[in-house]
Amino acid sequence: MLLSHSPNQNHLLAALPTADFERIAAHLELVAMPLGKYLYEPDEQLWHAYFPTTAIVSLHYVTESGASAETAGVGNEGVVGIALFMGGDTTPSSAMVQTAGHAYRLESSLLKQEFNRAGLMQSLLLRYTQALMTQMSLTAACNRHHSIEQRLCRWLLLTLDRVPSQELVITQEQIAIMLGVRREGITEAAGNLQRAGNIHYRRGHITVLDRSGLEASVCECYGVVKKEFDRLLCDVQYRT
Amino acid sequence: MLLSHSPNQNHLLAALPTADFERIAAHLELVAMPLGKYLYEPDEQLWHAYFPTTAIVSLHYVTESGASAETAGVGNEGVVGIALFMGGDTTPSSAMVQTAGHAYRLESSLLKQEFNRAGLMQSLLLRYTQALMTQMSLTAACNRHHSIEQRLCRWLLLTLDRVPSQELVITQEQIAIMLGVRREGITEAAGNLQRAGNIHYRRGHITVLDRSGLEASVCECYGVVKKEFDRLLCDVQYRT
DNA sequence: TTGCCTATGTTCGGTACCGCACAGACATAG
DNA sequence: CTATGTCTGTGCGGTACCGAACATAGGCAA
Repeated sequence: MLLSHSPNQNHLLAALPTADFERIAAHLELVAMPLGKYLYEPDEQLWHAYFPTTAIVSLHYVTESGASAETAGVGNEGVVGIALFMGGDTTPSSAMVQTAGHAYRLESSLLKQEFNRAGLMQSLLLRYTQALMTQMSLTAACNRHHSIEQRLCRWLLLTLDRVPSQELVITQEQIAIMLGVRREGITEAAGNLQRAGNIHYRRGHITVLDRSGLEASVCECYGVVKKEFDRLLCDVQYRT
Repeated sequence: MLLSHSPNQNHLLAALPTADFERIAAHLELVAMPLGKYLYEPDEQLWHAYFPTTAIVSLHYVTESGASAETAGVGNEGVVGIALFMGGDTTPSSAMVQTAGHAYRLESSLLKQEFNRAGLMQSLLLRYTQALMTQMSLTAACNRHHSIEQRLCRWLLLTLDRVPSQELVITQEQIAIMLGVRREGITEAAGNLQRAGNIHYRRGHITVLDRSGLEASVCECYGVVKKEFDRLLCDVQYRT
């Protein structure tokens, strides 16, 4: 956080060829992403796409009764605002900052313009979108068939992959909202993981002590999603 | 079924400008889609995109333990094989024919070629893909928060919107697989709907007697998905 | 018709999770 | 240092759904 910022901390931006990157570089605006901030709400017009560097954003749907469930997370591997280049401009879902940090944002018209050049940027964005769809599909299946503890492990590992440290700043309540369960369910599952020595919990902070322990408890969904992200976005050349 | 076939029965194909359509028309191949046929299995290379006319295809994920859950359905409003133009070529999900019928298929290279012309075809496919993502998101949330009966109603209504008749040819067992629940759960939920006079069940055939009754029992997810499909694909001009 | 397979209905015990209520423990502001 | 609000732990009854086992009945084939 205290280090200097660079668009290259976002994998998509880092994967752009120099010429493409320089065209948009001057328009990339570093913005702080405070915990809980909504980047967009249902059916609300988007004005920017956000390329997270240290922040993590949760894409989720809130039901009429107020219950919610995360459908996918976006960190430094991706971009928030898919709907801009897909052509819909809005979505019925919400995007909320789940881990505070920073992102570079780009005005929607510039993103669309760059997408329509049909160059590597377009290809990257489309492949990323497909990876995002995989995450959504897997989440749907995971929500049906796997236990809270398994889903908690999946969530922790996916989040851990997006931050540099072993510590996540988040309350059990917030995790419960993401997973669409009661807070007490998280208390119990996290308690099990803590007793097993895999994590350490402290009032809004989780430290992962033994990553392999989580990997032993997690359902297949984590591995499938991770593998798919690697597959779809692996063969890119990073600048710098 | 007995009537003559036309690519225009598929909404995406019907929405293409004449010039675009004529370029691919000769390459569109009518294929029968028998119940239970797998169009692709996990990580298997796709060779064709399928534009259903009377068939309905279920996109779903099968877990390692053999449990499965539908993430989205594709009927005459869409196309199976998104991964071809998104750039991933394969997905970890499966696509299986859920309602027998027909589809027009197009060789993958031709689809990619047409997509890369960056004309209306591209725009249509991208908007359709976004609608599909909405369906996946909603399914994830719906799986967490809504009852089997609500989800059954959602599934029935979405399927009904894709067929001309009021009768669906499907067993409770198959519906259970789609929704990712036990067959007994469907027996009970369908029994309730039958007692309420909304549907009539007969060994592999469901007839919807009172659509408004289903709409009264369904969760919001149906309406949100439907509205989003309408919004994203409404402003197209249909040929013929 | 008869026989057989498959689809549907029903029951039973078990469990994962929910909703609610409340107690304690930590962390920060004053 | 104390007060206050937030976060976490725990217990309770209730329920939706699961897994398995089995009964019944519809529809097709011979």
